[in-house]
Amino acid sequence: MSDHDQSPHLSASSRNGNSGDALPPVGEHARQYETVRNAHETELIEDYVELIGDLLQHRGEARAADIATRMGVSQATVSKMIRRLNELGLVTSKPYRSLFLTEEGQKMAETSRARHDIVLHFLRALGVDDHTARIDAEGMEHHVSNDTLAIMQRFIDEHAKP
Amino acid sequence: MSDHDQSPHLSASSRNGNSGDALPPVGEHARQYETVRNAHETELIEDYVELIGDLLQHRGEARAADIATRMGVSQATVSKMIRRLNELGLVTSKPYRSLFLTEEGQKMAETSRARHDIVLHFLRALGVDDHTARIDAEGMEHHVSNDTLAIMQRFIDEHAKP
DNA sequence: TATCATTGTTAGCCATGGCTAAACTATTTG
DNA sequence: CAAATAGTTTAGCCATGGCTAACAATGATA
Repeated sequence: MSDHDQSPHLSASSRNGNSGDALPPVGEHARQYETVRNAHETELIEDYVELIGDLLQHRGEARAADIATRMGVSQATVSKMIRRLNELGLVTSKPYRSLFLTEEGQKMAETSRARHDIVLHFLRALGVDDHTARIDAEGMEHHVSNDTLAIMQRFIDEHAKP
Repeated sequence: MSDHDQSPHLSASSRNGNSGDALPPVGEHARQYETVRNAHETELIEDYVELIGDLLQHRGEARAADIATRMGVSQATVSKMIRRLNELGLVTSKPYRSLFLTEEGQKMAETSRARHDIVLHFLRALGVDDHTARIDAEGMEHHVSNDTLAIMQRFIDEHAKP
């Protein structure tokens, strides 16, 4: 046994005392981890799509070599990944040609970019220096819910320079 | 070619206009992604260690079955993972017995817990509801730098109920 | 045009982190 | 104490996301 109590007492949170918030109820706890695992499955995909969108926008084309350099991985890895993106219907690609995003890919790129921007601007508004903000935003963006994102946006608006 | 310009112009940021922050310089961009990849390698480990620490503290013991239930994965997965934690010198375990953390494991558990708590309390202080805050914190905690963490802590202090 | 550097692809390797099924140990209970 | 149940481990499968090395296509340039 040992875990079939359902931890009924998670009430007294919200204290900052940093001490021991009780363990969340089992089911909820499991769902938290599951959410993170799911995010991991999509986040690389989103990163690629977002980067491809950025390259298309800022450079007019997205070549595998550029992606490899910017992501810091080998071309082989990128090539493999592009096949997956293709199968997922996110990009179209003729061999040895620049990539393009499908409609769905574009939607994903926009969404990702928007999330990314909000998180980045939020961190800067919070007082985080630009360099750190960029790094943290890259990691955080896939784990921020829409609710939190909305709150971040509000925070940015309130703290924006006039 | 196509990417050997080093994007010298990232200066004009900080505007919230949400439009197109130019691409970061290649090297820096690659380092951002690398940081995220590295974080991914450690984050599962940290989650396990943190959870084991929590179970030890709140339950007095950490059994594989509990971990499996709370993480929402199979016991086999946990068993395999425990072997890794063992090899990494983070836990000690005699077969078919409860786990314990090594000194190093305890240090990691404490650090992880502290990060987690700061992120969680920060989100709540920001106005995110408890349930969402828990989920987001679980995903975010591994991607928040010490600098940002310090700023979050300051924010919490400033917004704490008296 | 022939050559060569750049770029892209393929094949095949590895580690990680899931899973199920089966085997084994420990504990509880009849 | 034997049998049943609960918990743990092992074996072996799969997908993902890295890598290197070898090969193929493209496109510039001599």
